[in-house]
Amino acid sequence: MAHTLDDLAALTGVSRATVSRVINGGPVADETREKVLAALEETNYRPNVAARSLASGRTGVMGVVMHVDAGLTFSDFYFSQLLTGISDQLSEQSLGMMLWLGERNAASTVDQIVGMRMLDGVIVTADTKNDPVVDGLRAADIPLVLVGHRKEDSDASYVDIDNIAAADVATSHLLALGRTRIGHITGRLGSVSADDRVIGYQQAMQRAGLPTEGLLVEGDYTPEGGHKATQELIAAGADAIFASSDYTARGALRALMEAGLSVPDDVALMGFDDLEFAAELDPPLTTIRQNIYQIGHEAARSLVDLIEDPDMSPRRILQPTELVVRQSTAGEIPAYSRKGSGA
Amino acid sequence: MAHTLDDLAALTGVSRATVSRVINGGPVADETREKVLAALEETNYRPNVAARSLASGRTGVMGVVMHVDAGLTFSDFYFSQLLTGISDQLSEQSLGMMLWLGERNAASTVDQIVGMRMLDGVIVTADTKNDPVVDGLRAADIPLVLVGHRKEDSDASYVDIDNIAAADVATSHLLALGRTRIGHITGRLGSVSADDRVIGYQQAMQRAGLPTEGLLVEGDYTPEGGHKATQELIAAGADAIFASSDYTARGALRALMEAGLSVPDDVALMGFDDLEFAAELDPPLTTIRQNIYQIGHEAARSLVDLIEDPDMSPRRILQPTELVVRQSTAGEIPAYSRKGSGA
DNA sequence: TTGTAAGCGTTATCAC
DNA sequence: GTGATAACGCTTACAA
Repeated sequence: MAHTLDDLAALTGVSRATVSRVINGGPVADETREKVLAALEETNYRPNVAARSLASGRTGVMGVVMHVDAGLTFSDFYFSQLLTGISDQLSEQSLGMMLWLGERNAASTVDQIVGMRMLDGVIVTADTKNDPVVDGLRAADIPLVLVGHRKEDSDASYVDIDNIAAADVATSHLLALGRTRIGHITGRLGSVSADDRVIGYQQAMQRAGLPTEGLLVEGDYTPEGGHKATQELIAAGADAIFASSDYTARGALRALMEAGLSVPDDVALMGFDDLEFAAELDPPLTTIRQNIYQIGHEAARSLVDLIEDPDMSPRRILQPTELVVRQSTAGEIPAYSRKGSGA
Repeated sequence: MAHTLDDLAALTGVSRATVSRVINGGPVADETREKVLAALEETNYRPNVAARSLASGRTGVMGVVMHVDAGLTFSDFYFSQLLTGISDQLSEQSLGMMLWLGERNAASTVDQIVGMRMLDGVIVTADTKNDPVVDGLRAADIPLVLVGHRKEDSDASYVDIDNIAAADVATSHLLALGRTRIGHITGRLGSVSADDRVIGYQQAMQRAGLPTEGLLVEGDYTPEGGHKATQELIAAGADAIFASSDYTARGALRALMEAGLSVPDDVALMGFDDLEFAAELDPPLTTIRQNIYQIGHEAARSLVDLIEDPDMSPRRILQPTELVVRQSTAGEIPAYSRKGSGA
């Protein structure tokens, strides 16, 4: 089972170095290569990662660090989608993946990750401002790709969406429907995505010459937060609500129902993410779709490229977002156009 | 930054072996130990995992293999809870964790995991019958703890719940309320948990001398499956429904509402898991609570113990489950007893 | 094209 | 208690 290079060498009658060359693609005679390949296949040989790492400095294992705020349902979804995207891409190249979750002691997290030298590169979520883990990782000299990015990360490699533009599109959609008292329920304060969506919302409102006083309410990406914020917005006389996530919108919808308001007739409502349940709400929820899976996919690809060419200039990718119009803003929609068009 | 044992030896004036002894707890003079410890601290030394692994055969990294059926919302929750439980426990002992997700090519999964010899042990979910990954891992000689277990795994180390007993408790609860036409919506066919819950349901019904013909309907752990199955159960004249998961119950609730049936007056409804939203449904959902986080926690603990003592006899843990009675079966409940009692 | 041999950074087995 | 020294399994010059 646990064959070594020496076993294979003995078996095939060549030297250990030659076997290694066959595996790693060095110059080998065709005949020799074939013979070795056959033995490799037959013995089901797998290189010992530790030994390889010691000798070459490469392990074939990537790290993924995610700050999941425990209890945030939002994270559950984002987390699993992102991870699947990363994992699919890595396993396609038979690369391993090591995972860190949660908000652990920042110093020791970075220490562990960088210190054990077991990782060829790291993907880390960078949405929280003043994040010591991201700072520490960036300071350490290890190939790194961010998912999301803070202002200070604009010189790093990252995969993100344009939150400002997306929020502008969302708000503009509500404006185009003739709404004027458009409220915005923000995401978790201190997160880049939440703050940027506020900026996008404000810039659209400003362009339309509309005030936002009393229409900007803090949320936290949860239905409960959305419920509470919506009660404030109802009192403020909102005729439309742009919620910073579909989860938030779900809570908002409940609050609107309880207040006896009709959606979208009295208040138009939209969310962000296009989570699974968005289309199944009553009424179906207009939202901004972002492809989280794809973000993970791209992040993994970038990381691999970065490792192969460490001198590569930073790669900054903005994944597209898409307005998906459903009945919660547009009212009845003919069946043939009920879904947003594909990206 | 990247100090080696030799650096430290030179720095402190002792031999490399002594530094290693300080780190790993060998016999060292107090004075020497202190001196070395100080240098260790100052240089922020971290051992090279690959080198350590090569020399000792230990890496301090555990593998976690999860078969997440893509698209199953059920999995998202189960998955993240379980993972957090495992991860918390491991990181407490400063052990690393490597993750495999999804249904990849079974042979290559096992090959990779076992072949690269980078893992001290593995935790794998064993709920699907005829699972080649679990079979392969069990056949490979690596410390292994299962989460869930199939019949053939009764000689392995595992952490599970007693699905039969839990389903019996659930069904008995409905029986105690005087219901006689109790339907059961199963989980995904071919999964141990789903099948065992069917057994528990049937044994309770049989004990009560009640028939189950037409009352056992296949589901898949999704709300949609629950919705569809419920329509069948309504047609079959069910006066109570035990759904195999809270997600399923959510779909069932919708179907009951649509049929103009009142819950619990016309049909009593209960789920399984006690997911976050269960208490927030209207009416709040009676369910069987299982502590998935704790299951992960225990699995990690067992694995560590197993690695420390490979001759340990298999450890089989059944985590308790708990009936949580809410209005969906019991109707109005005085506020002071609205929640199930703690375990 | 192939083989020899020198590391990579630890742990562990000896002596002293 | 401590220090040499031989593994561990691989990659990679350097020679042949």
